[in-house]
Amino acid sequence: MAPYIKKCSECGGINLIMNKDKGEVICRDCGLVIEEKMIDFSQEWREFDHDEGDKKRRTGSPMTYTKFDRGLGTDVGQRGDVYQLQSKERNKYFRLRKWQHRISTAIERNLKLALAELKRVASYLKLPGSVEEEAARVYTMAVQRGLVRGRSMESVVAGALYAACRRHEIPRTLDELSEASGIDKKEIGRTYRFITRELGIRILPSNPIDYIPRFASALKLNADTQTKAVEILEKAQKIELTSGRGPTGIAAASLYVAALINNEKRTQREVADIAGVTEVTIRNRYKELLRELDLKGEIKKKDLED
DNA sequence: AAGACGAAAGTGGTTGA
DNA sequence: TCAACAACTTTCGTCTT
Repeated sequence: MAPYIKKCSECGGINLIMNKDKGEVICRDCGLVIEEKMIDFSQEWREFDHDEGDKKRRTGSPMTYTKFDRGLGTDVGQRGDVYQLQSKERNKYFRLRKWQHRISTAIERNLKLALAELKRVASYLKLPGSVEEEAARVYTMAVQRGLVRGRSMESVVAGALYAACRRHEIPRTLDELSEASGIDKKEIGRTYRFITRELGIRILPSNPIDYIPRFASALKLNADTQTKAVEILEKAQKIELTSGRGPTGIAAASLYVAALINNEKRTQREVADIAGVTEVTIRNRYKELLRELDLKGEIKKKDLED
């Protein structure tokens, strides 16, 4: 694979780090999240000589859950070949095609629609292909188990995507999913919990640190601040300050503190809006952080330097 | 005037009897 | 199934810059 060389659009730095798992490319100098999409890690198709060809060649396109038949479908006589046949034979083909259309079961048709919707939402949120794939897998399983009955297709799609994001440790908030899919936040949460329970999908509680790069970038905070925020978070986690609290609130508070320490002050309102929590929550978390981690000194120190 | 702070009441979800 | 409970939100008044 060619080395990844690109300049940061914000500061022109070339010190970029790529996080494949999260599908993010981050500028080390200014903290900007430059790309939030993933490279296609599917197959290597090229062959350079006969031996390699034998080793690499496989049949068909990669199997994928993002196509309703996992990319393995066969269609009857789609091509022009049909027209070379005698009229009798031709009719036979037309009938076959008609039947094929008819026997696409309700499940398949539902899947087709749902996966189109899934693709739409995933691309709106700029989610990497791996997450989309995972979500499609979850959705397919849900359909097979009849879990969609009584729920709207869209909400199950959103729930599946939410679960997939969590599993890949690139959490999106329920608010973001809600905005992208047009489904009520509560509804997504409900179906999410329902399908993960029914399918026995184990989801680790989301880690506040996973939110930091995105929030920091949205707030245009530099990399130092971002690093500082992660540092604070790690300390906070050591003394169990984070358990039981909403991860977004904690992430937001540590970013707020980190920004204060680095003289990059953002208002509580700004941070709160990005993180999708209220100022009050930030204040509460922030107070706890100051009390438990004696960061007061650090803030004071910075103030004195001015 | 805007931002930060804190109190009080309300909401939705979890838990344990 | 219901009540207690913790986390979070909304709202609003007060203080600070």
